[in-house]
Amino acid sequence: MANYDVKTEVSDKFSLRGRVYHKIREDILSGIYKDNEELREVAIGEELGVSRTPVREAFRQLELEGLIQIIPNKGAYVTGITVKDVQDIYMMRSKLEGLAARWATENISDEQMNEMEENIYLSEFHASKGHMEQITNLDNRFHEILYEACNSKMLQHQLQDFHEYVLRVRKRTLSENKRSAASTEEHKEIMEAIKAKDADRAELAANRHIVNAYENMVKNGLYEAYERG
Amino acid sequence: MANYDVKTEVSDKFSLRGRVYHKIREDILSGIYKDNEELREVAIGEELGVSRTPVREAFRQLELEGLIQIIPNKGAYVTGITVKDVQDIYMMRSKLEGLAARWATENISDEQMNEMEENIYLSEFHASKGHMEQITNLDNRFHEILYEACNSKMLQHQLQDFHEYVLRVRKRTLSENKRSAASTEEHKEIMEAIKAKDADRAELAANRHIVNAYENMVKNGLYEAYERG
DNA sequence: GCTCGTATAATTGTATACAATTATACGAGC
DNA sequence: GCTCGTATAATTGTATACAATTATACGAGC
Repeated sequence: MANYDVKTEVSDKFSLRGRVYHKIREDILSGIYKDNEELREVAIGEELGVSRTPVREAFRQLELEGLIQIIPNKGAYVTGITVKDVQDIYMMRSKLEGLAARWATENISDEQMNEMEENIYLSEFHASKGHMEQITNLDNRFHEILYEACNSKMLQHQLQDFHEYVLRVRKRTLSENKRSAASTEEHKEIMEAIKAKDADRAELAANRHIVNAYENMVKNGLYEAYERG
Repeated sequence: MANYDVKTEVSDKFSLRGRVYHKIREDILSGIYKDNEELREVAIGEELGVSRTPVREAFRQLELEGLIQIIPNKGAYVTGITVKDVQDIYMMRSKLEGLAARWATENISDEQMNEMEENIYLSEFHASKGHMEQITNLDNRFHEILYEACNSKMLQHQLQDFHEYVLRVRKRTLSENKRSAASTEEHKEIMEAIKAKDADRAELAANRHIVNAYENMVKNGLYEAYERG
């Protein structure tokens, strides 16, 4: 269904290295490994039942992603992700999401436009029924459509990265309070601006949507919940 | 001199893996390896006089960076970087550079402010003398100062990444035409807005600066030169 | 008791061996 | 000549051996 062709991601989750990478990544993002904790190749290998080779390859990727720091001949240390990092990413994402909305206005296909309208229609329905899981999925999908419609491999890749980083926080936010209605309303605003070919309005609406999501998160104190892991 | 503490980069250029990584990366960005070209572990290892292990680790990093795509059990293929990618990155960078200028307005230290003023003073001097190498270095350093002053590990990391991506193109642009004077003037505008604590003006000036740099590049046809590699 | 140096252990860096998978060559059958 | 299947070669995936480096233990000397 979704077109993931252009996404650059660790391509196989089924190889040992892929599994190791995703496991360690998850454990860092969820706080199981604390800040500055040293990760040892053999220990992690034994825990997952693999040799050092896939662990080392996973480490190299995590290093590039900024989740760990490797000091040559010494060790790998968790960099983690702080409250300020999350805040900064939201603000960066706000700017780039605006750019995505602008470009989507110029490049969206009829098919994508239809899916976007349908997405909002369904969101409103499920919001009225309180179907939280569907709302979360539709919310995620809305952003994916936007990223695909902007027709930029680079921007799409970047925004998907940001999205993943904050996904854990965002999911809680949506499922634990009443923001979903406001969120759908903001999606609708973005969609209508795109449909009206008003790139300026689309950009601003997308900017605001992400800032609102962030502010809502702070207001609800879920931010601190995140910090505790 | 420069504070690279927070930068997440491949930490050692002197290990075999570090050398392999930088070599392949350079060869992709400079077009020695063409789009869709298959990279073989043994061949590259032999060329550089190393075994497959460091080559594989380098591949994993290049994959995450989006420069190659690894198809499991099959091979590694160069993704390259197209003209549109460069264009998109400039526009994305424009937005984030604006954010950096905004945050720098709020967070710049006296020391950083002084270095920024000095940087512009020196740039004007070297521009009047036509010292191209110094101008290029000062130009790079101006942006580094800005990234450091914004006080955001995340934003700094991102912008440094973008900067690296387009560095090869940008260097040519600066050294082959008369943009350097205009560029310095724009840096001065950003600096003065930051000094005046005018975040809005700083952001807009930084936005425009990157867009101007891009448009100049297109105007001078250096863009196509890039495409030919 | 404290500092320092050396021996030993632990850990990372790299090469290589072997298994698993994919690509290629080539001939049988039509 | 074309298609397909099988044997062989080439390539990647992972484990492991060994070298190089760093961490730790511990005792000599003060």
